[in-house]
Amino acid sequence: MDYKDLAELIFPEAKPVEYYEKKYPERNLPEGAVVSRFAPSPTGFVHIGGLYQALVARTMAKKTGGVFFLRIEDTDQKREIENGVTDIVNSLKDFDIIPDEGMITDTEEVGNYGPYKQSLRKDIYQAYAKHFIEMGKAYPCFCNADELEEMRKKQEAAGVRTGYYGVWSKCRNLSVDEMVQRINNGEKYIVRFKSPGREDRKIRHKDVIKGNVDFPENDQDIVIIKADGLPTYHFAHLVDDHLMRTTHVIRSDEWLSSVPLHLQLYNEMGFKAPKYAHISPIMKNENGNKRKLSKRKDPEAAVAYYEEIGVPNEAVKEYLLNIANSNFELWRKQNPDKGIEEFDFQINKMSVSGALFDMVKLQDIAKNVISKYNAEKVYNESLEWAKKHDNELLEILNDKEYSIKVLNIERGKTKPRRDIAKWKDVKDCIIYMYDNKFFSNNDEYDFDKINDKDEIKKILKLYVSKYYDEADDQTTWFGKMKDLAEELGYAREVKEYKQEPEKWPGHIGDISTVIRVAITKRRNTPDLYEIMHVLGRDSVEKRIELLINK
RNA sequence: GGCCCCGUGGUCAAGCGGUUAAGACAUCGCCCUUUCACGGCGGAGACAUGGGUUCGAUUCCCGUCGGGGUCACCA
Repeated sequence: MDYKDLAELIFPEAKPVEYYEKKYPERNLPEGAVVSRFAPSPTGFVHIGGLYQALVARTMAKKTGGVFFLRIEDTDQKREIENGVTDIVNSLKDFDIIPDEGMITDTEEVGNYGPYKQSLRKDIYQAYAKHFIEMGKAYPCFCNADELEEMRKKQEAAGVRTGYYGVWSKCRNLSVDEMVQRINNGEKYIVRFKSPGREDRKIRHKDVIKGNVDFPENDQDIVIIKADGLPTYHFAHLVDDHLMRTTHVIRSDEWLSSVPLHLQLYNEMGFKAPKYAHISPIMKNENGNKRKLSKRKDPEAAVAYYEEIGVPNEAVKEYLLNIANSNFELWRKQNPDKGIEEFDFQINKMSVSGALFDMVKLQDIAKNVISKYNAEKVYNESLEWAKKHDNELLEILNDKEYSIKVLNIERGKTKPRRDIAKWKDVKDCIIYMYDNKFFSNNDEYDFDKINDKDEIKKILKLYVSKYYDEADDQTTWFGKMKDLAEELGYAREVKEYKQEPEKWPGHIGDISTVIRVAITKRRNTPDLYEIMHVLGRDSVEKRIELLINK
């Protein structure tokens, strides 16, 4: 009996690896083309860090004329969730990250290098595992969980490294005959890689992002095929990224320490290893400590969260790009109207350490993004958001023509208004512009300096009776506000007032504040003149009279 | 604990042997013919630490401290 017989006994059905090598040939792509992928578990949940990786991978492939594909890593069947794949596909699509190949729903896929779902690739993994066994580089291991646990305890007690390696790898030195016999006896087993590594030797890995990293060689006989016949991540990565002809494995930082193992696996199988780019995670500050954004604790970890609060996807992408390549910000300033795909992204310029997630910065970027939209677009986006998340907003947006006028206040100019960071903010920004809401809400009038009721009434009465004329242009209107102030004994100019404050009870600004609050119930609003015009004469007069008669 | 990575203002970050140590967000003040926003000007605010190497270290080396990752039949 030799390894070939052993392999045959374990995987009698497996095809020769040559079959797969031929079926999935080298890709015919231009020099330097990057083949990258996003490879999540089918949980349906897309983490902001996952989106970040996908964005980088997609960008690199596009930029080099390569291929970006979506592979589903479902070898751990405990993680499976219904419609998980479709949810992931849709989340990515929201951000315009559309794979060239791979899964497009839970059951469908496109591309010639599939299946793109690992659970459907069992035969392929087994063929390569068989090949490994034939070469004497993998073997069946009969140790059960209890034995492994006991071994670990001994190792801990002895103060040595834990794991299945060297003298601790009991099954690696079993004779082929014994292995065959135990299998024939019906003993349970899994398949392990027979590592040729030695811990006292170093290897150097050149990471695309992290640069040179030195490690001890891997000497662990890791499991490659589990009891359920499916591969572990490490083995699936080896087989899949080889067969799918991946050139760049762009993945999360947490895999960095597996690189020695992965390189060894590629080497022993005789495959050319891909390039690795390990992306630092996006962190959060908690009590002065950094930690990864957590799916359970941090709502902002979920990509879906940004849709819920209505941050435009564009803004999220810009923020991420900004973290990835800090020169993006400068480029954006110089090229305010270009699409982000025109930015010359450099993967090797990515930061080596993890950035703290900054919601304030994200919102600043979102404000910029939204300030460039015209009123029509703001209207449409808000409407779409309101349909899903806010009935009251939906109700007020029902009057489209009027709403667009409202949203157009101080918009579309060279210095557009920049006050909306997310669609969730829209309602609060505009609701007072709607009479039915204005007259029914219970907001208090919060006057500022002038808060004497009689004085307020006096100001308002004089304004409507003598100065308010809807037909006035802005200059005339403003002139009249000054006249009003003067007639009431207030300073015409703020400057004048500041020079001799004791001379007047207040100034033009105080008067206009009264009118502003009367009309909007707010102290801070966009340009009052524009507001009054959008509101129209009837509404303005009604609002003022309401106070006069109070 | 072993192994690996990282450490420039509150945050994201340029700089990589000689710089007044950029810029953005946040913050504060002033100005911008009424508020807010926008815009302009200005302020405050940083090279974790101790040793080397060097004429000279934020930049190079070592230690310390701090932070992060990883050590599964999970990915």
